[in-house]
Amino acid sequence: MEREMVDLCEVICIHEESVNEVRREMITEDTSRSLAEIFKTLGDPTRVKLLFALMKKELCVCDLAAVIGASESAVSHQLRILRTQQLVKFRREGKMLYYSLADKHVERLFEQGLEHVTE
Amino acid sequence: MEREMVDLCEVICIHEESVNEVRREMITEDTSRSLAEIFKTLGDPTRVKLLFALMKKELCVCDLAAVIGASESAVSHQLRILRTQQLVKFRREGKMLYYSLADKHVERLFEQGLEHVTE
DNA sequence: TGGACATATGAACAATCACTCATATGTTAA
DNA sequence: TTAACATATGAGTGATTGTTCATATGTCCA
Repeated sequence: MEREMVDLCEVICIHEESVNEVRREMITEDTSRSLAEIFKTLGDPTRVKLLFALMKKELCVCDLAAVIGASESAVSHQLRILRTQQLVKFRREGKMLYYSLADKHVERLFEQGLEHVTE
Repeated sequence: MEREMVDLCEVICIHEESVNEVRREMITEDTSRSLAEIFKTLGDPTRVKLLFALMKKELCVCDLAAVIGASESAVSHQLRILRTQQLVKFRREGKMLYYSLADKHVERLFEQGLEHVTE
């Protein structure tokens, strides 16, 4: 099926060598999906603000809501997404959950992202 | 209005000092939006594949469509988004447009992203 | 145990998205 | 100029998203 497609397009405009060359080194379907998922998770202002706040300090849900100016429910929903992507972790202390960054990757991603934004 | 909110929540659960401390160093609304926008742009498998392909080689729309297995129209639409975000550039050669990465930021972002994915 | 509180979760809904299909634009060659 | 082609763009559509509101869970304290 893939072969047919190449052959079909080839007669029109494809540079076969280039296409095959790039195809050989191409990212897998799974990897591109995982990568996109991480970036999509970072692709929302609320989550960006949450992560940025957590870069400074471990905070509970209520604090996070106050810092970024969103409802606690909205924050909780977004934290769930960040947890699912392993971007944040938390520890319980009494009734409260203290959230923090799971690792240093987010900070580096933000640095790179900001470099692009402020270019 | 913000003061009221702090005061209101404070009586319940806020750690005032932490909140104020983090707030003082907080990212601006504009920056968080721009940052989110870049990440959102990277947050789609089709665009990830397009950018990954362009990391290897300059390619025309038709080649890109063949490499990632999408319609030329879909590719064109996604390239427009990448162009808007200044992630790719292009040059015309006859009827064809050759696309390439606008800078090296994307590669570094992908590296960081992959580190997180394959952790 | 029961009530208060911090947080989580589910349903619902408006907004946004990525695709397809049809059509438009811009370039080359006859 | 006209035909052919590479690409771009607009409208339409089903799917996904982020929020709110209502309710559930889990912990502490009286």
